[in-house]
Amino acid sequence: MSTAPMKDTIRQAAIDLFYRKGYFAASISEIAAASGIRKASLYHHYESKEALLFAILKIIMDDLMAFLEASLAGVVDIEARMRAAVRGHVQFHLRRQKENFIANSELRGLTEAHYQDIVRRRDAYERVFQEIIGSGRRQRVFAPGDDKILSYAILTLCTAGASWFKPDGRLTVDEIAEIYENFIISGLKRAEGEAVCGAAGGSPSLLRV
Amino acid sequence: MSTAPMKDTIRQAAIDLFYRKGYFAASISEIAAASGIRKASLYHHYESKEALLFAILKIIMDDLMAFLEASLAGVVDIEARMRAAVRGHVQFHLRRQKENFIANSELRGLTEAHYQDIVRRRDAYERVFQEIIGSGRRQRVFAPGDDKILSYAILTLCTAGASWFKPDGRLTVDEIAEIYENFIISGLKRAEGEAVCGAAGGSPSLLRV
DNA sequence: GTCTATAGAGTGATAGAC
DNA sequence: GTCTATCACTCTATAGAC
Repeated sequence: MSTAPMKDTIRQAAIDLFYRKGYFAASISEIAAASGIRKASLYHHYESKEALLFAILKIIMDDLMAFLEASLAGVVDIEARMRAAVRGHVQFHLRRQKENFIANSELRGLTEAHYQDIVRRRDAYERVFQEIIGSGRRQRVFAPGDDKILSYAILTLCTAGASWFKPDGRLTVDEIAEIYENFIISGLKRAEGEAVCGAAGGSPSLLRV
Repeated sequence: MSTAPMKDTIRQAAIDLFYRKGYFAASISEIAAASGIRKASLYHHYESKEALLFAILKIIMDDLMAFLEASLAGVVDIEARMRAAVRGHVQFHLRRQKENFIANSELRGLTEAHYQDIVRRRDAYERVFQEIIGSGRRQRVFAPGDDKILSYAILTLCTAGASWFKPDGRLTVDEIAEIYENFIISGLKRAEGEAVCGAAGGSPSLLRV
């Protein structure tokens, strides 16, 4: 073991520590120690702590998009496309748990320029889902709704799985993916006898606002 | 303005800073400055930074549970109960955005004992949703499914709204609540002609694991 | 209840030897 | 490419005057 390039060793150590303690709570010394070197040596591989965070985020966002495109390749039926996209998203998030968690919680650690870079990649990814929802809606396979809000809802739903999933828990990745797939497809269609029902009704007053 | 007790002023300043920068990135000096006092004075009101975080989290969790109970009071029909619970959750999260965001992202800043305390409150809250799902399933109003996973899915879904909602955006709190309500109720029931469909199919290989 | 001053530790990052 | 040593700074928290 440990014949991997030091740059990768450091990245993996950082992924683990950023995941467990958070970006600001994890220190360069800790990351260096977990990589088997002194902190000064770490700066030979990454020019700053922020550069290390950015490297982690860029890789996971690129891999995420590549995985989605591979999951959708050759799938044309609209319901099948949505199922494939959801399944791909869930699988990727459950298997690269730590990095995905960081990508969803540590964007505040980035410089403005790097932040914009990552957000652009995330937007491009979300757009794929919005396009599937939109064309499903136009084909009348899905009920009317707001593409953006539904895409956020679907993505967060699946992403959240990554935060409680335990690899040796009672459900496998594929079982979880299937539960989500069915829930989402049912949600996008309209349940039998569904009224568009004016909701509201009185809401209790908010305490301590 | 500013006739409120200093303890509350500090808590509000901390909520704002923990939300914008994160618990570890926000400093006691900044919180004190935003409260109009020096940092040493802050320790007269809270014995540590962690105590301040815990105070924020305890209040928001208690208010959250109280709001859910008020939302469900007197509602008996199972679908109506789920709608009321979802609507209450969305309303509360959209109106107390910052504190709820902190409650969902800064639990790592707590001591072990305080962490357990907050998690217990969160579990009790989730259990209310699980009971609604479970009895809906037994009444055959909802399709078969895993109560816990579905409750996590529903809660995260709605909670996520709090992270992108803009009070002066194009949708109101009630419109968003209604979109989520419909999506969730449809998801819990089963869309017409829904097969329980063996999912899977080949999945592309994961890059760089 | 707020202040000034400071203790004591840890931070990200750099210099320069090997 | 890794090391030791250190800089300059910030952090949480405390002591004690007013």
